[in-house]
Amino acid sequence: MTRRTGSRHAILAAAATEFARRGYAGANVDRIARAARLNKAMIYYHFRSKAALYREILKDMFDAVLARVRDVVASDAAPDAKVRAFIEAIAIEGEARPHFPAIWLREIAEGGEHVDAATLGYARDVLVALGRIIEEGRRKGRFHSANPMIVQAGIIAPLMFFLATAGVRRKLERAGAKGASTISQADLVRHIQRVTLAVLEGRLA
Amino acid sequence: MTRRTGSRHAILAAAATEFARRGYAGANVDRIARAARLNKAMIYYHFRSKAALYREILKDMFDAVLARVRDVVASDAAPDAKVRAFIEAIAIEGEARPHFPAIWLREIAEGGEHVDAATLGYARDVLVALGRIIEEGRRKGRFHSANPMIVQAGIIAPLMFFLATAGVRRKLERAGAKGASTISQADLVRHIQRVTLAVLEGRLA
DNA sequence: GTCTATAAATAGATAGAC
DNA sequence: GTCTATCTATTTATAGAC
Repeated sequence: MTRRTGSRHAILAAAATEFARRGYAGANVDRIARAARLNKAMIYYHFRSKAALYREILKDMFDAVLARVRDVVASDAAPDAKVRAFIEAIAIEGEARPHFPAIWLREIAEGGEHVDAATLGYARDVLVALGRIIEEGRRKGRFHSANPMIVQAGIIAPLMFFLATAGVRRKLERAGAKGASTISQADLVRHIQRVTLAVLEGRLA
Repeated sequence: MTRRTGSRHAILAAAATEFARRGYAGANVDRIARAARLNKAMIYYHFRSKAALYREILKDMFDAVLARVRDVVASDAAPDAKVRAFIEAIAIEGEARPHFPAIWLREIAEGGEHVDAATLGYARDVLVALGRIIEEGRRKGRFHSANPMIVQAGIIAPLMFFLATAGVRRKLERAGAKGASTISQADLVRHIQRVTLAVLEGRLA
């Protein structure tokens, strides 16, 4: 646990915003520096490169999610409570970091080629955790067996989609799409919890 | 309907791939030219700028989706069939254009500031179309009233997520996440149709 | 319509003073 | 730790020949 300087922290915060807004390639080191009320040289003093700075932010993001998700898996709650908690864990971390959803969506879009081993490892671990919860529920006779990938797509995708579009939804509303901005995050989380459990418990008819 | 030259078409195809892979900022005009077996100058002969080329691709993408979605709304099918068809329309266009999902996800991630009026208009029109289907179902006593935004998030987000990650899922499988690549697109479409209808018909609780 | 330069701007990264 | 100045590479965009 090395002592964090104020400047290092300011850079990380500014960089997260910049990467979320413009993506890795579109992010500009100079703009990050100015947003952090510093200069480019300070960024290269604290971080090896633009790429290293980006990886640092990804790591912080996914570490937080994984820690929460693993606590959920390890807890002794009932399977349905674990599913609810899994969904909430992701929503909470996504809400705590305004840049989180956009960066995650971009990483997904990156798809095939570019994703590095570390990021891939995080994605796998989150998926594996969900798989364990489902499998435990199945052993206890509460859940049908289900493909974790398909269940996860119904959780993470809508959550990130929703969180990343808070700004656009307000614009949409003004452009004539009624109801685009009237849902709260809590409403969405509850909705996803209900739907996911209905799927897992085989209550869809 | 102006006559399309082969080179113009080749550029559009190469550009779609490049934008999908690297995003707008990460895309490189020279690389697009080489992929199209042409040179940069030809791109600027056919298109005003990199930005104009990108907008052209977005337009083609969203026009195709909107045309299909509007046909669905205008048809005289039953509400539940319209919902199924709406979901399929998006899946079909997403499948027909391999670059489509990644670009759409990135546009979502772009979120607040950068989205131009045209793209916003498309997003609105798709949402309005879904809203009409839901409202019709409600009038006919088949659906509960529901927020189109929340329903749409459960359709488009998982679909794009799934389609955009075909490559990653294979890698995930090798990295130890069982079942990551064993779902077919048809399976997912059916799953989303079932879930969406269960939500709209109030069969969850 | 297609090409080969090349201009002009942008942006990642570093040197070196304080 | 922090700054200014600068190097260097990349890249959008254009000029002009064929």
